[in-house]
Amino acid sequence: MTLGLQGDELLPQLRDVLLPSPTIPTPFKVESGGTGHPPASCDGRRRRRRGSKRGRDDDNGEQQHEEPPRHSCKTSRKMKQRQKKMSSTSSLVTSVPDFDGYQWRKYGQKHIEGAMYARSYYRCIRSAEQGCPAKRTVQRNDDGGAAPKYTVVYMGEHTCTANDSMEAPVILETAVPVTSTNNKRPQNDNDTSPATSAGSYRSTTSTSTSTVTGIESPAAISDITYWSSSSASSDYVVDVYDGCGLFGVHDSWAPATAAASSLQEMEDYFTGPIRSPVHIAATADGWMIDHFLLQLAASNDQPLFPHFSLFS
DNA sequence: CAAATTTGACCAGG
DNA sequence: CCTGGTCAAATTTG
Repeated sequence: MTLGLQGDELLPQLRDVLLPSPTIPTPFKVESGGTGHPPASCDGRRRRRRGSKRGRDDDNGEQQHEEPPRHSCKTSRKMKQRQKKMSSTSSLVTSVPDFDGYQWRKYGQKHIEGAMYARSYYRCIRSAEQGCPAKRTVQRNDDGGAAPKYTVVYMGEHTCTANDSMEAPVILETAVPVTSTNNKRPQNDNDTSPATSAGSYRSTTSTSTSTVTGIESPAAISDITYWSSSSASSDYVVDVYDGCGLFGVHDSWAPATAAASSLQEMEDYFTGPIRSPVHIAATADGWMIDHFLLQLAASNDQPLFPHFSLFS
């Protein structure tokens, strides 16, 4: 309601701040469009005969037999042309991989060699209709801590147009402390895939993480606070980015390759007593907000924030 | 019932 | 050959 309005116009900018926009100049990769848009897909791909999964294990001795030829059309091998290097990539470490304002569809999961948890592969939910090349991978870090961290790698830029009003993420301002006791990890910790993201109303396993610890740095938050609660301005991005991009060695946040110490600091900041408003992204329809508030209300007996009211 | 996820197969690069 | 990334049928979820 009162929140969605500004959020709409701030959306693009907001995204830039909250997530590692692919447009950010990053140290790695550069390549001119390079891969551009490889041939969408060659339907001549392999024709797997099972592709099943759970509940279908009776199927034994599959490789014993003469497996059907791996590639039916050997001539079209190169058509595959996997786009390894996307036009841009960026990564960050966050405890809330879902809150990035975009909608993703999981298309695969893979156990990575030295990693303890599997890596999940997502692509923009509109990659099909609009051919949006944006992708991301989410992998839970190997920290046994109470607050699981995820390394999120974004690849490619979003070329899609999110015309759905419901997808506009909004930053909320709250003044509620998030104590470490209440700060439980998102549902099942052995699950490595945070499933769908923010805008997804589907949110299968109620993935809407209970953690509110954001990925924003205190500094960034301040900035966000400013323009999110007041009328929009166009300078904020500059302030936050300051030309360094989110991954610069700024005093702000240093995701990905950041030193463990800073991450720890961030963690403490968010799990400790509140010192400044915490912001969370939410969809315009407010489901996330709802969730968030409910949790806080349930765990704390603190007065609810005066800054906004509950939807529904 | 449609949409999203699961999960092993497939495949290309190193 | 090994490993990571993608595909797509089956299955789950709302």
